[in-house]
Amino acid sequence: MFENYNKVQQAVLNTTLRIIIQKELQATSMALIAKESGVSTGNIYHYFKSKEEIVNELYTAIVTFNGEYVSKGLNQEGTIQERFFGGWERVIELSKQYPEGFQFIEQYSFSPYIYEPVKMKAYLGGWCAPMNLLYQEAIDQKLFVPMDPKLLVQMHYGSMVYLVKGQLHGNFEMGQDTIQNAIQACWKAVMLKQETKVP
Amino acid sequence: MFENYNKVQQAVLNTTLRIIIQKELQATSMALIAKESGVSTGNIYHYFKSKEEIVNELYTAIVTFNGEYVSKGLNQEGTIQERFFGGWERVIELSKQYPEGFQFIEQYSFSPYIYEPVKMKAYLGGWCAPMNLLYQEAIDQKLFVPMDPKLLVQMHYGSMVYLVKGQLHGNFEMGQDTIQNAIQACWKAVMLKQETKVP
DNA sequence: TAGTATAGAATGAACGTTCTATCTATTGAT
DNA sequence: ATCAATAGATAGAACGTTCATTCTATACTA
Repeated sequence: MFENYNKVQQAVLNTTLRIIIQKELQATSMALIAKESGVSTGNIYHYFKSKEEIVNELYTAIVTFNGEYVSKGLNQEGTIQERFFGGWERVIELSKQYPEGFQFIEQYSFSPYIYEPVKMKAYLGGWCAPMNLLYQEAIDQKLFVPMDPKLLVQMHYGSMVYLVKGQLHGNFEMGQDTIQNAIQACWKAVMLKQETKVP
Repeated sequence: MFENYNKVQQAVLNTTLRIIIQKELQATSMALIAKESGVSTGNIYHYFKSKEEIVNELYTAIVTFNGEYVSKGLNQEGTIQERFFGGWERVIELSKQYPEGFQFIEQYSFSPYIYEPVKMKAYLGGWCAPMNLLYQEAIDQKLFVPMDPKLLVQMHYGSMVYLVKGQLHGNFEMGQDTIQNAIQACWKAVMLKQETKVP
């Protein structure tokens, strides 16, 4: 997940992520990060300017990673429907493969602790933009209802996030077919005319 | 919002909510709460056992309030479709009327800082249960797709939350007709057969 | 022999909480 | 009606701890 960083930085970032998810930012002290990562506080400050910088770096790294991960499902060749399903499947897959990163972004994307420019850059560099384009394309082809694509993508992303949240909390199980049905429901929500069966 | 509390408690709860939204839990110190609420630290501890208790009390109070607010839209007489629209309209209305409370619950419902029993009680006492019942009813009547109603409600709630988030962040505007279209999309997503125009 | 990497103690500020003192309101006996 | 007496409400200083960060010393590497 943090391939662009050296060993020490990776240890710090991984540990910080784990502690923040387990115990809240509020309870994530430098001393604890040092102890659990096996890197002394002095050395942490050799590689990071401050605690804030660690958390913001973490945010940037995860968003970038997530963006690349989801885009692999989105940018494949195929019909709009195939790319639609491919994209959202990757979002779910991401949340299962990297639940801590997923949760972290979800929890802190609206936190004042993350610098505004970092959030801005994350939004533009992530997978939202390509997904918006796909929706726009579908709208142009009179396949989707004529609404703001940003709004539709946002709604569907919310559905996915809350599906994952519900599952993480043990409210329900989520097998492969449930996921397909869920994405299918999203597809139906925005389709203009009813036809085309799911693949 | 905090009618069941005395003046001092109300001042503390309101102030705490505002600061947490503005500056993060992490930066919400007792000294700051005292200063901004006009209640001395000594007196705060006369009414609350600890900082954790304040935040958890805040959580409980807001969830209860939200539950009652949304239920007013849900429990009215009418067809399933009318109650469906009525319920989700209230969710959006709530988020516009009390954005701080809405954001707070949204941000901290998965935080380890909120005690597990508090979250549990909140889930049962809120509006999720009645909404689940409505969906179950619709499924029984072969009006909705035969999926777990908890899952469907969770998805739709996610859509609403992210609509609100997108709007709060200024990604798009959300007029009355946009809201109707959004809820309509949710309705279409789970409907079994295509008919019945929106009211 | 530089220069970088690492460790851990030291530092001063800020934190949550407690302590002590003062103020206010209520009670009940005269 | 007046005045002690008592209990609760309020304020703010004090306390001990923990925090993020810095400093200093030592180890490693080239």
